[in-house]
Amino acid sequence: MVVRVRFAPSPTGYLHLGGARTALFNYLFAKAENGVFILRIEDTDKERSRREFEEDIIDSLNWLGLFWDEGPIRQSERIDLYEKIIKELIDKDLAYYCFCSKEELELRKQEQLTRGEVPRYSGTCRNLDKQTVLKRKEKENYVIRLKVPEKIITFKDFLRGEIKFDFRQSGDFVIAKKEKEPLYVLANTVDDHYQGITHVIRGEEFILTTPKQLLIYQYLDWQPPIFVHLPLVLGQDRSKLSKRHGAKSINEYRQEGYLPEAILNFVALLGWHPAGDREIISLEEMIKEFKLEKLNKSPTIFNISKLNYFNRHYLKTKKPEELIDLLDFSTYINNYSYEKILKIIELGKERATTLNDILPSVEFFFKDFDYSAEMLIWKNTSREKIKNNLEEIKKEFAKIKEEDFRAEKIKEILDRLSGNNKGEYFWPLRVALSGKEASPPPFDLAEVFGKEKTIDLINKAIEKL
RNA sequence: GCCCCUAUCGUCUAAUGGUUAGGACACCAGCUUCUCAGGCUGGAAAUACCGGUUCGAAUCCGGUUAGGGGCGCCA
Repeated sequence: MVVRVRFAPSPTGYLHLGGARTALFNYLFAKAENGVFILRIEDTDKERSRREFEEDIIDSLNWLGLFWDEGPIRQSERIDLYEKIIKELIDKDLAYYCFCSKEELELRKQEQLTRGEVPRYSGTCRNLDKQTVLKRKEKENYVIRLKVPEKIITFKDFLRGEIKFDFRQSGDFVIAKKEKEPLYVLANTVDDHYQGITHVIRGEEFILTTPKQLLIYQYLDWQPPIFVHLPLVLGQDRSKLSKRHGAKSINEYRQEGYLPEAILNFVALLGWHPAGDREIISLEEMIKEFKLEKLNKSPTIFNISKLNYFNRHYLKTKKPEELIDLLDFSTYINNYSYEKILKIIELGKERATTLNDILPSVEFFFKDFDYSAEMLIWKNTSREKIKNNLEEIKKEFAKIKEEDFRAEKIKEILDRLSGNNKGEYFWPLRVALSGKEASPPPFDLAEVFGKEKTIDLINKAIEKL
């Protein structure tokens, strides 16, 4: 049997790290088993669903490279199917119309709570006769509830084994607001069945809705899929990652300069681990190694510093040619050649955590800068000495032919000039060329600036002293 | 309150009855070095607790505790 899995987000919020991880594990399992990965948009909640969120989810998935084989399938376009099933359930007397008002229900719930009982639907409308139902349907508001047996059922979760659930805890639950307004528990089940889903891989928050869905499978005489409940991803506050707790969207990470490889690698390690001690792993390698059995079952707290580490790593492996299109040069007007820009990116990326760090770290190439004379002084060296050294450097640079003005050559000269007192030469030159105390090596800066501009900047420094 | 799930360094995890309990991030120190970053070397750091099973338990069982999730006409 071919494996068919789905990622089924509801477009009521942006895709965040937790969602991306669920999508990734579904994707990996599908690819590892030569199966089919389906994207389903669960937009049955008309009030909360927004097209903007759907677009964000689709965008983010594409950006991450988690491509689906079928879909996106929108539940809002399959209402007729759910309606058919709802009616079938009612016809078979497995579901019924309920006319109890929300206020009434809330009141009863509070009563039960104060008595220390489990809040559950009491079954007021369970046995209304057909005539009454027809009459009340005309003018009263209603929902549709599934009849629940008074028994304990056990089901098997792939990772956790047997899980017990007592239906006496739940009471008859609502499966649809109206015939054309199904709820998650119904629409999700129907789709999983009709789309031939073999494995439901979803977050742990759904663990207790599984028995309810299993009941629907039973009533309809359908074969249920295998359920795999992933441990939750928790934020720093140890609660479930969600929009409310300020969980960042994948898109925000993207805007902050994170790479998809880094996010994927990071998120994969939240509850899963490849064989051996290695942790740097590409999507292709993950597919080769992915085993459902290797999934963890304990919740995981996500930590930004490891994401940063992965991002730094993947940034380093990228060539400047690949990076150039990912950078925003709009505020960095320049006249540099393509080759020089590549060199600038090369220098910037070594010190960057995200894409957004690259250009600001080398902004002196693009903007006029200033600094104090004191900054030019290396430790206890005298002003005179520094000034003299810069003059020396200038003199040597002047001798070099424009086309030989390369980092290696420049470094050679600086090494020769400075001998054992590197700081007395390298330091003031770096400050002269960058205006900063921390920067890439001065010989690299000089090469990018070119002979003329470099000498220009040295003169400016000498004037300060 | 009730139900469910989970429990190895601060964090992510490895070890599926026998290891000096391993790795990664973060942290600390040293080296490299003109600065920063990086790299290299080293360090500190964990089996929640109590019982039981067993020659032997992080691992199996029970309890306690802690954390999380659910108890929607949300998903």
